[in-house]
Amino acid sequence: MFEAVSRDSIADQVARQIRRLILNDRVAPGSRLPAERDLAQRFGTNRNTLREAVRLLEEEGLIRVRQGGGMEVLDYRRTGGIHLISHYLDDVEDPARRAAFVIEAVALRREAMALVARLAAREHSERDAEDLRAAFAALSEAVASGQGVAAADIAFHRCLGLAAGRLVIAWLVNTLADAFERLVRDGRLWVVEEGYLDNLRAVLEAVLARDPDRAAETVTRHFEAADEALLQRIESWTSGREGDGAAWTRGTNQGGT
Amino acid sequence: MFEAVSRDSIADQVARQIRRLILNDRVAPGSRLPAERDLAQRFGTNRNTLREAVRLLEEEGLIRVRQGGGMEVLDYRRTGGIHLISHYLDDVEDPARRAAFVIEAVALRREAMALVARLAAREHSERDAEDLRAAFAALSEAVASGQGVAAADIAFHRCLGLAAGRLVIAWLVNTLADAFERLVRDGRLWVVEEGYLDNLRAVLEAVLARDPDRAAETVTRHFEAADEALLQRIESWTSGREGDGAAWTRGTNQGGT
DNA sequence: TTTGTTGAATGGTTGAACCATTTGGCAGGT
DNA sequence: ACCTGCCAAATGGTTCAACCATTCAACAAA
Repeated sequence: MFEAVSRDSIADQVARQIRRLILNDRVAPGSRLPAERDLAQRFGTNRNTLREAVRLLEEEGLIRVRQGGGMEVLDYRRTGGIHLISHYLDDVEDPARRAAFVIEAVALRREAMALVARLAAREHSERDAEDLRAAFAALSEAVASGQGVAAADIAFHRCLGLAAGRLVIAWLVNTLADAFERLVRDGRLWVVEEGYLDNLRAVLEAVLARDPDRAAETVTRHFEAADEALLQRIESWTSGREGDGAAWTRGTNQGGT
Repeated sequence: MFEAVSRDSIADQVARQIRRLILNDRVAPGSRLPAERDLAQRFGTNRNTLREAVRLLEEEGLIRVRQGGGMEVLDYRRTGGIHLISHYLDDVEDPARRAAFVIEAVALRREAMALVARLAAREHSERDAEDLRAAFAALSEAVASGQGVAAADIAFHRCLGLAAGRLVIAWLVNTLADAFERLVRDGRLWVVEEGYLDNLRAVLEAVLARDPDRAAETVTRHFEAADEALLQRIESWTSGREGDGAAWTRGTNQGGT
């Protein structure tokens, strides 16, 4: 019913503002950001806090910082990492670009989760099996009560990632899950296909039966249906009702001092 | 011949030390790190610099920071993102775990690049085609001269990622490329399979011919051969010559004050 | 033209102070 | 014995004011 409030730190807010400038192509790659002292003043904060924001942007591969040489904006297409996926969903403003990106993201998720399911079927331990059963049970309950379905869905997929028994796979699933968690937040974009629970039950059973091919197949079938439903929803938002598009555009901003 | 020296900032060095504690399981998930003031003193630095390090670790999903509530170590298996892949290769110390992880990583690379090649074959623009040709030419030259082969190889694959025409794919390739770039650095782990250049030429031609299936197939063939050669190399390092294992263990550390 | 010098701009680091939140203990009431 | 409310310590968040190290461009000297 209720959900925790979030308080973004000043550094996070500053980082987001600069990140948006970059991801929305409002600053050209190769150009330089104003000096730290200057930027801190413009944002109404101090250098140390600003530098925390700069650190984040540097780690994200959006800018390059050289002592004495200023801060250069990089071309995020060439230097960005996959973890930008979650920020992109929050920070890109053009609805068309956002829609196109969601389509890309679900396609990647489909391919990745097929691989994950195949590995999970082959590699899962008895402990993983229990976790998966528990996650599915929680999901069923969520569907029955109609509350927290999205969260339970993502938790189930995270569990599948762990069951694959490989660190890189678990991390890949985490990255994708984080991204879709943001997309789902506030019910901005969450649809359930016809026969959703049955599809996921088929996945669970294939994995538990240690049948890699069937696991991959069932996951693919699930996501093909889910993605189709999702894309229809996007279609109706981007073409049809303009007024309803508000849910599609970000709402929150930095809180005042 | 020569390569640029790197000067890690203090914050980077601090972050790495803490990251190593976590990734090598020397601090338990759920435990708390010492207070910022305390940590800063132990590292012989100040709070502001330490906080930059903390920011990085937080963004990497390794710790959780709450005002007034201390810094909690998270379970990196459950909260880490895929970008940790490059840090892991640098920071994990147990040779067995490192070897196992490399095997995981190359398997993921193989699957991912097959998808990338398929998309690149379908989606690449004329501009992408030119870039790919140029990248392959540079690679051929590097092979001929025997210098900078690893860098040219990675550049070629990055180029392939851009040719797929999807941001999320380019980012995925970037993340993988960053990781393998670190692995290759200082020649720590770089092998070329029999018929390397021919294999990649086959990839290039399949992509340019807009033949997705053949592109995926040739990429898979290339990596199967390359990975086999790589794994043999790892085998010989981990089992056979112990003395030579030095190249397999990290060498650099934080520089003195 | 090339090379060396120098000073301004800019990021890197430091120390101290104060604000905001969390946490746990303590006093009082029930 | 248990709950409630309050307070103080611990701890992260923010700010300010310096000073150090590197880069870069302008300029002088060879």
